[in-house]
Amino acid sequence: MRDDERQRVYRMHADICKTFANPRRLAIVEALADGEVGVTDLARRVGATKANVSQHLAVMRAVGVVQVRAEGNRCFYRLASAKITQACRLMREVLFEQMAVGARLARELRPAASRPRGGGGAR
Amino acid sequence: MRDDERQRVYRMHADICKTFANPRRLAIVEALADGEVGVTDLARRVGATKANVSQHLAVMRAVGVVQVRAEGNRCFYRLASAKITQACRLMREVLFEQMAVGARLARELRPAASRPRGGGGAR
DNA sequence: TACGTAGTTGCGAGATATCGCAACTACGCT
DNA sequence: AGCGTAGTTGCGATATCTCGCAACTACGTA
Repeated sequence: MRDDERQRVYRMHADICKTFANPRRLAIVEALADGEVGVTDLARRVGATKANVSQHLAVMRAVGVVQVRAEGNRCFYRLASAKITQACRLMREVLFEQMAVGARLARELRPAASRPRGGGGAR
Repeated sequence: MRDDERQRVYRMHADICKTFANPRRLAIVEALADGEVGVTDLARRVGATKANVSQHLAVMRAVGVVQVRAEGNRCFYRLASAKITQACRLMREVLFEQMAVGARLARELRPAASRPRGGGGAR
């Protein structure tokens, strides 16, 4: 693979990932996890304006992580692939692992009086 | 779960995902996939300056997706969890799916003379 | 045609991200 | 102490993101 091709793939890969790099879009992904939803409904579920949700959906559609189905007046959005929810779930698991070590660290860093005993203050 | 807690989790989740939302960091993740690597070596592999790589690593360390091991003069970085490579691979698969439909669309949109026949120009 | 609902788009302000450069710290060696 | 290597940090310029707001299109209905 040529070097500039590799860069291009990295850029596109990053574009896909950017989709998940925003709290509101993550909420949208979650809301879409169990089937297609209309924009107004989506806006209500994630607690944002229709305009805002529509903008996020445009971003997501541009990189192909969501797809639309128009029906008369309405627009129903859905995730383009089940792998999207899987990837999301994986990253959330990474988060939970981090939270677990974070909680442990917090416990260890608490003032001596309130912690068990001994504890190794790493580093 | 309270609503502000939910927002907080989404924010943290997005912070994890931000790690992957940059081409250079994706290159770093890939370079770290098969074991720990020093900063200079990493910089050479991804084609960036040490300073730049160090900055990216700081970002990644802040959210806990990489960990460091110091040894004398050197600093060896590694991924914090195997799930990180898994998530990356999943998203890359999503990308490839998109590229596949993209290629198909490009074929369909090509001038009539050069395409097979019939083809349904959707929408 | 007029009106209401659904959704999209353009724009501007404020926040964040990215990178290069230079200065800096820390370790090892002579 | 002096020098070289490894890595980090601060800063400033530029680019990108995010959101609210207002205007706009498209469809359905009376």
